[in-house]
Amino acid sequence: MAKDDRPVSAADSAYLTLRADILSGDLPADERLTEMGLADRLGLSRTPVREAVKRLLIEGFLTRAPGEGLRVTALHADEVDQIFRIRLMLESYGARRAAEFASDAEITELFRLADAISARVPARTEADYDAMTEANAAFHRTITQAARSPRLSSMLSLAVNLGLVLRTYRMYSAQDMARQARHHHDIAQAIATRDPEWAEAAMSHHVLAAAAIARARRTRT
Amino acid sequence: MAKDDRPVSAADSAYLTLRADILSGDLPADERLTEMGLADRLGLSRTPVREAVKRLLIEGFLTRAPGEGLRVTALHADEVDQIFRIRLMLESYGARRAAEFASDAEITELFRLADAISARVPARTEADYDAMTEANAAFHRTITQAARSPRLSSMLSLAVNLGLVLRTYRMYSAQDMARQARHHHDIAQAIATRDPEWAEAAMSHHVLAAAAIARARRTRT
DNA sequence: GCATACACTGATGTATCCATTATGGAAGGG
DNA sequence: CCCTTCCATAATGGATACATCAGTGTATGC
Repeated sequence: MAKDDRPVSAADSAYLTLRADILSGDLPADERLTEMGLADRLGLSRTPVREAVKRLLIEGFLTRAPGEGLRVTALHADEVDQIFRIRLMLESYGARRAAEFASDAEITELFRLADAISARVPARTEADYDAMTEANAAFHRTITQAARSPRLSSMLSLAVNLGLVLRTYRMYSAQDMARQARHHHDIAQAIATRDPEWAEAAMSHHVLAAAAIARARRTRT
Repeated sequence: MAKDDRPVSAADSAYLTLRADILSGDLPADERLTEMGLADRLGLSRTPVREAVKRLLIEGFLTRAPGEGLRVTALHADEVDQIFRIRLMLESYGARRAAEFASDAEITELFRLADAISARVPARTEADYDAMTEANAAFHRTITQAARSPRLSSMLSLAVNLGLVLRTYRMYSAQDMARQARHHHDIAQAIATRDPEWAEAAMSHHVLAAAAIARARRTRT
């Protein structure tokens, strides 16, 4: 799949569509799914759908249990905490490594993206939200790449994908948005200074704040 | 696939066989592979092989680059360190959670497995090595399960699979084996005591020691 | 009336076929 | 002599057809 998530194959598009449908709640967690049904829904044959389903199973978005069939995984509160905890560990470590290995071009890019995010705060239009989400993803992706560890990258993308449920800025208050946006500048600065400790701490701080927002939202509802 | 890694489908067996061939060096890293070629080699059609290859690509055992074709991923020294580092984070956290959530049955099982491993030290026969490897895998798997986080489990199994290259006890000296075996008792004790800090530290210690052995082997050769 | 066995239905797993794309080589022109 | 372009071939992605397995329901026998 292309790095920018533009689907280039039917299997990719099936994967992205299904994931989006799961995250949006379009595919409810209590529904029993079949590969054939999904293939019909997407207008594809079973082959690419099977690939997508397999990947979603590996990533934990779907569950296949004997006697239960194929279902969307129900995310319990504790699981959400676990996902953030894992993301915390991996992403903080990634920031630490980025401070050691980032190229000048990557650092420039980080500042540019941090600015792009801040420019949209507070978001008002759909376009604002989309731009923020996109720039935010690019920011974190750039750091991960700068960490120079393919394994870390793939593990992180897994963890982050899982956390997608919670990463929509639409749930953020203006205050939350402003704070998270500021963090990006801090992180970029820490990496630019080549200070691994600082970068790690800044990223920890950032992720934990996001986790707190998610938790608050959960307990509120 | 069955939890005990017994293949129940052709796709599973293709996955396990290919992974074993990669780890054993039977499929060298500089060779150019094709799905058809692998299918012939395994006596299967392309379909299950395709699934296996896709999974191995996701897990990082294989690489598919434009202009390069399909190849076994070459593990560089630094990458090995990265894998251990990731495993360190995840597995230590798993041990911490296990200390909080393990059932009495699981704790009993941990002690049993720790004994089973120690009983084979120092390993002399192939059967000894196999039994140790199996018991060791079961030990870590039990802890992961006790951590009560499906996400952590799946991420860890990925990291551990990647580390498989280095986990063969055949490379361990008698001294190394004895030390690693003792660690298992320590870890089990820490979890039984319900002390998360201790469990985490014990596991960190254990993984770092394993990493050191792997590193020593690398620099020696 | 209950239990067991058999059959039917539907879902997943596997194989083969077809289409599209990419790659390597050869030939021709600059 | 090297570079470029086009063609042939092979590899991958997608579709469909087929087999196998599991689950469920019904019927029959005890």
